[in-house]
Amino acid sequence: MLLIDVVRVSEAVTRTSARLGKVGHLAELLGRVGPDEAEIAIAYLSGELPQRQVGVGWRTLQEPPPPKLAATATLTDVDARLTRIKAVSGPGSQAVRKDLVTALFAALTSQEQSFLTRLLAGELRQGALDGVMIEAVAKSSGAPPADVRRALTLRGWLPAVGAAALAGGVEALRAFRLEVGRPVAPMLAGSAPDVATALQKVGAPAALEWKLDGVRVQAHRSGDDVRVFTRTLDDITAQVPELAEAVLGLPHLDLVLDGEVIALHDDGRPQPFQITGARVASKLDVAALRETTPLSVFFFDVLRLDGRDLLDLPYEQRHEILARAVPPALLTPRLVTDDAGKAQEFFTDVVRSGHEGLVVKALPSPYAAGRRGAGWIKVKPRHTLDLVVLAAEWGHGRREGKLSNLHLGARDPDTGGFVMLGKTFKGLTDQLLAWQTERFLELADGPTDGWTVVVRPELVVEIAFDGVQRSPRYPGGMALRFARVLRYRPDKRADEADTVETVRSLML
DNA sequence: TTCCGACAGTGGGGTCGCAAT
DNA sequence: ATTGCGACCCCACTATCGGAA
Repeated sequence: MLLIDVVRVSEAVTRTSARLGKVGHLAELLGRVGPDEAEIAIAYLSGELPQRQVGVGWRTLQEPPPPKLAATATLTDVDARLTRIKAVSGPGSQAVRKDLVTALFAALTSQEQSFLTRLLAGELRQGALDGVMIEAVAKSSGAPPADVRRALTLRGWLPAVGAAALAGGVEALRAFRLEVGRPVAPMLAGSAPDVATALQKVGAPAALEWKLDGVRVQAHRSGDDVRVFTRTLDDITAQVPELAEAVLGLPHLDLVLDGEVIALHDDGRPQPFQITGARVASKLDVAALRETTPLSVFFFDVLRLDGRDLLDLPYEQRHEILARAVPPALLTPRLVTDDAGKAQEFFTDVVRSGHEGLVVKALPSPYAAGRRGAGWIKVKPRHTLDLVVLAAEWGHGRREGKLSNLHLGARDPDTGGFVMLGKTFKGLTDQLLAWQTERFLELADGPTDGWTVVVRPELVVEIAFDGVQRSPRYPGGMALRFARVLRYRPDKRADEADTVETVRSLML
């Protein structure tokens, strides 16, 4: 199959707003792709690469060579070239990679170049990713969507699942099994503003578990072999030896556990996420790092034990099995209750102990991986500040032509100026985007690089955020974590905004 | 007919490893 | 030694579609 066939379908998908219409376009293409190219087509049309990543990003794709006029590239050819690009390494590799990318793009039409650029940059923007492709695979193969989804949970990679479905239908999908050593798509949590709302969503009684601000891990053990995977299914076994040792210390030779690793202080309080994140990301000198920054692990679920797959069991039963298989010190602190008061008290406790919040879990829910379903709901405390808009950046995609990303500042009473604490584009409705675009252009002040519009610091905006972290980037040495807009405060002047001192007092 | 769950899109701060400067 | 780049940890929120109620 030619790349242009895929590109044309992608363009049709982009033009179609209805999801069923998108599914129709995708399914039609899946109906005519050959078995040897099915995986590539499914990957490309769901925003993935068969290679997962190839070391080529947005920057490398600037200034493409002149396009060809005739589309001749096949999926197999493009895929083989990307495999070669991924394999390049060592001194001189950047130039070699750039040359290979240039040669690849020189063989493409401008339509194909545009598609591949967006695909490599991870910004397909056709309004269809995994969720829509699951439906398309189902439609084209004749298998129920639930079977496709189920196989994806177990296999963790839609192109492989889709290709199997197209070749072997529902039988092939039902042949997928949890395989120890190969990661399962992790179950994700929705969110709620408070514990009472979360309890209402999942039903009482419910389990409340501490939400630790670390890195999600899925640990697989087969005999003496342990593998550890992240939420995106990357293998981090080598970075977390403490975890492998903990799992090898358990009396079960065959198991799959779900949990969180986190760096703690000696008193058990959590280190800032930056510390845990840096520790887990470090591959060099892990032996020295584990002395200075040891990791602790806490499990909250079990997906397999001694030859038995447990995903379909109710959470309550899985947890009973977990609690028998794992010593209490390795279990995530937890409370089962139907009492809203006790639940609230548990939330207060976990926050006071320095942790992130709670995950509220429905007792009957199976391990429905990969969906932010209603089974698990996270609850975190929320801080707010009144900050001043210092500048705004032009948006992309559906925010094209709108000033979107806000630069936020706190008041500095010493200088009479403002100290930037980060940016946010979150929480804005279309109406608010339109209003602020107009307003900022009135307030525009100073030179613009065509990207950022600096404004007179007059507008006060109420910002919600999860915490204040150390920043090497911003002048105050601190930045807001997960900042989002709640509302503008027309009733407040800039000289009534919160101060850097107030922000600093929150950084602990 | 209205409601609500699932999905895609829009980007945020921080850190690491590697190659280039 | 520092910088640029790609990748990947953590993530919140809104708009939209279409099935459920």
